[in-house]
Amino acid sequence: MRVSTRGEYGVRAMFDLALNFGEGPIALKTIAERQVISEHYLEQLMAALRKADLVKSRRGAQGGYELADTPENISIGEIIRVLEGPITPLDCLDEEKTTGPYCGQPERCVLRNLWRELQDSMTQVLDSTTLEDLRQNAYRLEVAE
Amino acid sequence: MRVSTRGEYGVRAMFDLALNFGEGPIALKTIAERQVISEHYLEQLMAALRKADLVKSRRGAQGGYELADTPENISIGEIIRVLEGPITPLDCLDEEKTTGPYCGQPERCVLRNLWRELQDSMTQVLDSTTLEDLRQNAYRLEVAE
DNA sequence: TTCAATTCCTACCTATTTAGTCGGAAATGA
DNA sequence: TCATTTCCGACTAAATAGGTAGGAATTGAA
Repeated sequence: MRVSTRGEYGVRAMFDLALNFGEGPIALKTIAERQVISEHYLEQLMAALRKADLVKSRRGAQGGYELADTPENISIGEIIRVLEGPITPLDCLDEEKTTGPYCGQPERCVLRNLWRELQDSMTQVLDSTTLEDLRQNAYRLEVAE
Repeated sequence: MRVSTRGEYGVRAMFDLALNFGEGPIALKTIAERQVISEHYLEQLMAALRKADLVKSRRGAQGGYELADTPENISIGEIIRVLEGPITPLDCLDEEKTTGPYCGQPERCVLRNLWRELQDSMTQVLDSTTLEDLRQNAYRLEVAE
């Protein structure tokens, strides 16, 4: 039931980009240093995020990464899915046809419903939270202190 | 974000015991066959559940396993914790002292709050569902069909 | 009293996933 | 032209997942 470092680092990096949104591209090295993440490892994660169009990059001097959209249009769920695959407690939940015929095994369905409920509660949190939400919370914490 | 087979099989086995609660000990072999789980592997899981006092066992002929308490007193969360460890998306959520001093890093807190919310939504589902709930749902599905 | 059934225990094993590292090619602004 | 920076493919060590193997101890019943 854990998020791997891919997901955790990825969210941290994207959050870092959200805090610096609108200031042009940020170098990988800068993010890696601020977030204390191995540069080479983070590079792999950014590659995945770029291919998924969540960030855009510029090569060469003064290059770097920036969000491909505004922070309120990027949810944590999207980031996690890109880096960790589908958000589901059991693989079978993804392929199942809810419209399929009755399986004749009420026990199986009962357990499926349980895992489905768990999945729903997880996606509810992750899909409803955006980078903008996090950014605002960070701001609130800063002024409160 | 997955439940491993330990958790999945464990819940299946406990659910099986719940459906047969009150009928004396059920042999591991029987459960393994009904649930299509490797007998030796399930044995390991039952050992953990026994040490955690979620099931009790009887050795020898006519022996087997049965729930250590009534189905309504055993939650899915308990089963998962025994077999998979703490329910938490990030290990750090467990050790953290919420009462500790302000960490001076509002960003970190923001992300922690996110993971905490995710954790809460997961434990809410798993701790509020008992084996008795599942048993009743199975019964409903059976008569509905 | 024997025996088949059954749990209990320790150790071992293999494949996959995780969390990286390494080295260099390609692009780009100054 | 050159320092900076992304891009790319391959490699690797450690941990975790998902089991197997073999036998000792216990118990109800014939």
